[in-house]
Amino acid sequence: MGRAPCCDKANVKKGPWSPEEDAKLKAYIEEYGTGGNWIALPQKIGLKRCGKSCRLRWLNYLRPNIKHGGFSEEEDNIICSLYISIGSRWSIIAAQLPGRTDNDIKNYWNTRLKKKLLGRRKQSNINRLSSETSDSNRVEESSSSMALSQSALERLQLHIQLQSLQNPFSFYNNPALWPKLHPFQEKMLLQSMNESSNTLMQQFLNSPHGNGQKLDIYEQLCGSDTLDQDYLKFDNPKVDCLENSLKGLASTDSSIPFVNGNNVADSSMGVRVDAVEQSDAANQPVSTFQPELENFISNKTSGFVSQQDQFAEFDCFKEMNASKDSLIWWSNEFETKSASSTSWESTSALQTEGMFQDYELSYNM
DNA sequence: AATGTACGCAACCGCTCAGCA
DNA sequence: CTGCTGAGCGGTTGCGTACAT
Repeated sequence: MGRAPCCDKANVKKGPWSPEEDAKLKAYIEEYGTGGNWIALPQKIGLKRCGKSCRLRWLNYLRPNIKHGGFSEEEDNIICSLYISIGSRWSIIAAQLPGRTDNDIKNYWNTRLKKKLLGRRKQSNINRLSSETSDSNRVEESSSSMALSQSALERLQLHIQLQSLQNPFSFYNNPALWPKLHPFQEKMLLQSMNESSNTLMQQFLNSPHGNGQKLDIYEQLCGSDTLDQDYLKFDNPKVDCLENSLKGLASTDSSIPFVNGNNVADSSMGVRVDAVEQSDAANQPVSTFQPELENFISNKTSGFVSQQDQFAEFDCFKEMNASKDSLIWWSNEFETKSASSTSWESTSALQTEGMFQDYELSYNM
């Protein structure tokens, strides 16, 4: 049994609002307010609109002091950093940008900002993948799993880019500082949407040591120009490290299909099982960035270093120590706030200001 | 000039959550 | 405690417009 509709769909007008409808709605709300009941409102003023539609129209368009378009550089920065920190929680992001609506920010992000920062390559990959995948079940499965991983990867990529902008000499811009596994891992990050590379990764993991097969697959994945034979020497413990690292990375990314099979990564890799489990029965994507960032910090960057040495190993995280703390704090703060209130409008200016000081320290572009 | 394609934005849909009886 | 209802949210869709061929 489905849920009862909020209004009589047959007698409700849909589509763009006319100036007359706008005027009616605006005049009424400005004089009487919403009355706390959006559903009843259209009937009161003789509008053949759904209450939800009225609410949306008011909030996104008619409300006083609404700004449209013309996003400033500062607003871009705020949106980017908050997206990285908390994901697509547009209402929370909108609450930090006076005059902006969640819808506006969401559209702006999807149509411009994301492209500006990430480019279009990945999107075209996704489209290609979707069109090439004929099996409908596979499409459904891959798209649902990608919903999480794409968001995570986007945020990860943005995080890297912001870090690069903040400090051009930092880890990410300095190949000399990269761990040995970086070409492989980076390749996987960039190509994790690509089925063929997933297959190759699976083949790599399944192939036996020492017969050259691993070498071939590695070459296909990374290209011979990046090949470091030292990784793949028979009995070289680095091969195991490579495998473990691959498994660890894969296990945190549901877009890599073999994670869901029997070839599950060693639990000692610290996989994000908890976060996945927290994703509720309705398949809500995991939207908190903190576990992903933590995982990235503790797993995805790990090459040949022990867990305890990982932070020390990467300059970027030395630089970022404060940032990371801020992010964790931010994330917790957001969780608390969003749990107790649907809006941050009640947040004191002082607190907000303090938070942005923190945040600006971390991500000033 | 005509047609096709890409893009941006407004609006809708369906879900979850919170408040209330 | 439970079920119902409305509010709010994020994802998606559809349409108008700009741009390319």
